[in-house]
Amino acid sequence: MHSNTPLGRKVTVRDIAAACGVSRATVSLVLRGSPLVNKDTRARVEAELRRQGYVYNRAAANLRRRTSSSIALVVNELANPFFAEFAAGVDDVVGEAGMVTLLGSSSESPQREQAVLGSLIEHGPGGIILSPAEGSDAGQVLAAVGARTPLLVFNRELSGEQPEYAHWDSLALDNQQGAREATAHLVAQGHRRIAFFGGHGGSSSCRQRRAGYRTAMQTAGLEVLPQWEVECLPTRLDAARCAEALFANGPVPTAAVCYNDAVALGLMHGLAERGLAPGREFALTGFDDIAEAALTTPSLTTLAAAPRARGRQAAQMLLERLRAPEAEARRIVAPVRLVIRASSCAPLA
Amino acid sequence: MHSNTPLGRKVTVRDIAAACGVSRATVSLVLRGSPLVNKDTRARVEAELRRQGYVYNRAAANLRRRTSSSIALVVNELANPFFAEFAAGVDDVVGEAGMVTLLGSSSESPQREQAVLGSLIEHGPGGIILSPAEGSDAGQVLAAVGARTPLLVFNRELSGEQPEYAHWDSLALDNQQGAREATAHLVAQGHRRIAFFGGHGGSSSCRQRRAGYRTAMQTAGLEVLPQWEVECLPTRLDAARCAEALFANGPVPTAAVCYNDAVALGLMHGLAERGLAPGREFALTGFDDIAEAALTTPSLTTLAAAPRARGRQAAQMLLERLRAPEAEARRIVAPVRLVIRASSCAPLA
DNA sequence: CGCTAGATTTGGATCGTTTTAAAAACCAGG
DNA sequence: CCTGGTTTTTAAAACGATCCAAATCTAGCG
Repeated sequence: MHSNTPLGRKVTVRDIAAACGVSRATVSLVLRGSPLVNKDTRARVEAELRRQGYVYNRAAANLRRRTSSSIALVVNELANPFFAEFAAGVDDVVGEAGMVTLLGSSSESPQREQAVLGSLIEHGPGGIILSPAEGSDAGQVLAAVGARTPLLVFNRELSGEQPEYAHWDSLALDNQQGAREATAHLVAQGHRRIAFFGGHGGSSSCRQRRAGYRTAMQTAGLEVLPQWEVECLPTRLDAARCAEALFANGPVPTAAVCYNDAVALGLMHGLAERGLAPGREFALTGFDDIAEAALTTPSLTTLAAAPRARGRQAAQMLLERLRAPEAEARRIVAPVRLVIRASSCAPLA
Repeated sequence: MHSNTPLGRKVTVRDIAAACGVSRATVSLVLRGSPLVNKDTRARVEAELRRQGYVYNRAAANLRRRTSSSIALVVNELANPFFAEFAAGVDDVVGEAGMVTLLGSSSESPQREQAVLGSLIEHGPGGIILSPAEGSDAGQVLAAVGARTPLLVFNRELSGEQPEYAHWDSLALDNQQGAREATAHLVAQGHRRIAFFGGHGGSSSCRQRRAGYRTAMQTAGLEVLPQWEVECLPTRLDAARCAEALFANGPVPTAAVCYNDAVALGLMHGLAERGLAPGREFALTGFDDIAEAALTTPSLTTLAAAPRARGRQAAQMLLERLRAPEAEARRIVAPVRLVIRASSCAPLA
């Protein structure tokens, strides 16, 4: 393969052209498979390309053609399996399109998000997929991204005023409908006192899920007591810690709709520590359907968001946008699917 | 901020220069903070940069300077939390260095790995971090990467002949030592009949862990029966399925060193189904220390590999290599830490 | 053999930035 | 006003690939 350039300079179209006795333009035509070039010439050039171990310099080509061959992905926390799956989905589609993913992580901090966006944008991505950090401001983000790079916002809403002129695509989960279904399912199981457990009012997804819960309760003619809406960090540890808040005072719930799976698993742990058997003496549901949900005991009833599929979808939307820059902005809300497992038992009494 | 370029062309140093009545060279000097330029001129230019919403074109700069501002990361499966953490660590350090991460995923297929490497290399990364797919061949990888881009291999060894001229850095986990410690710990707890459970002989990490297990058994003067080395896919499901193989014939083990945490959790499940209480009637250890390990019941004794720290380390190693391209190749084996929890109980009798 | 249509090939400018060597501007001292 | 030494500024040539218009080549035809 790549022969005798162990230390020499990088091999360019110029070298190939010289070796073949043709012009750089011809080599360029061969590279992009133009039908203009003669069969023999093409063969000769291709052989030489292999012989010298030529590697295409996409940056140079992009510069000249004023195109891009990358998509930037900025995610609030890559280590979170949900976003890792999402990123994997994005990268699948981006890769299939012959482009490359530029990765950035904001660690849930709007400041870092700004810095990361600024750095990525200098590399001239064709578009940006952003899963905003909590509290990330629309104006700031748009200023960093600029007007010429299409933006797709995933999962959360940007806070702050939404400048009317700026239009970006968005892909979100149907949080409200999901929480509504989970609540309705628990109601159907016979529960009357149902709590909403976990999450943080600052995040749009939590507000939406809580809204879905309330709607469903109202539809069922059930009351929501204030002490049934417990806030906690969206981590297992904090959820376990906050479990007792559910039983502090007043009529105790027999079931809970949890903000997400991590919280639900934490709550299970907390319940077990209080001597309450989750899935038998207390029913609960999660949100996300992480890998673990099917494997815990009891297995967890939850809402599948299919993060990998969402990643693929987000990338596809952005690629379509690149093809039609002037098309109307799209706001897609992806449905979630209720997966019924063992944790959402009927009440004992 | 960026004012009146809603549809116009991209703004370049040329535009700034024209607006300020200076040459492009001067603007360039301002951009990179050269001390050569006069205070007033600098201020004037910087104001104009802001006014026009200039964004630096790093690709063009890299072309001219023959430098790179990116690191490619190719991982066998991003959706795996271990690698997601690793990727997050890499991106942290890469970002701190003002560079950007190019992401690629091989989905554990050497063919896709080749394709991904080929695509990434065209974008001219300064270096590549590769966690090889199983069965990925050294010669092929080196051909794809080329001789001029430093390579760091993480976690697994490349199979096939190792060309002597090619030297790359590597960062691996101390699989052997880890398995040895886990085994020794079980021995110290009083176990005599200890199995090695799960994993697949094709992977170098499995072979190494098994070797550590054997060494420790030998050191303790204990025998290893062939039916105590059970192979299975490194997934929970398959591990649960294979649990019974441990009890098929001959003297049954009272403890098992598992290939990794997923396998250990699967085995727990399988044991429970046979009516054996893991952590009381049967002891076991894992490997990786995934988030779940601390939260299952019983909590899992395991070897912490600190994937995020490994990611940071890998990126640091590669950045150092960029600074000293001619330095001797480094092979670092990172220690793992035994985390003792409830699953590694003493034997009953 | 001249001429033309069609097939191939090519010189040179260009993308946006950096660099180098040299020009210009400035300043103080004579 | 000139000289020599600092600062500042700049023209023009890169980097590697592409594109356009124009040049060259080929074969066919009268």
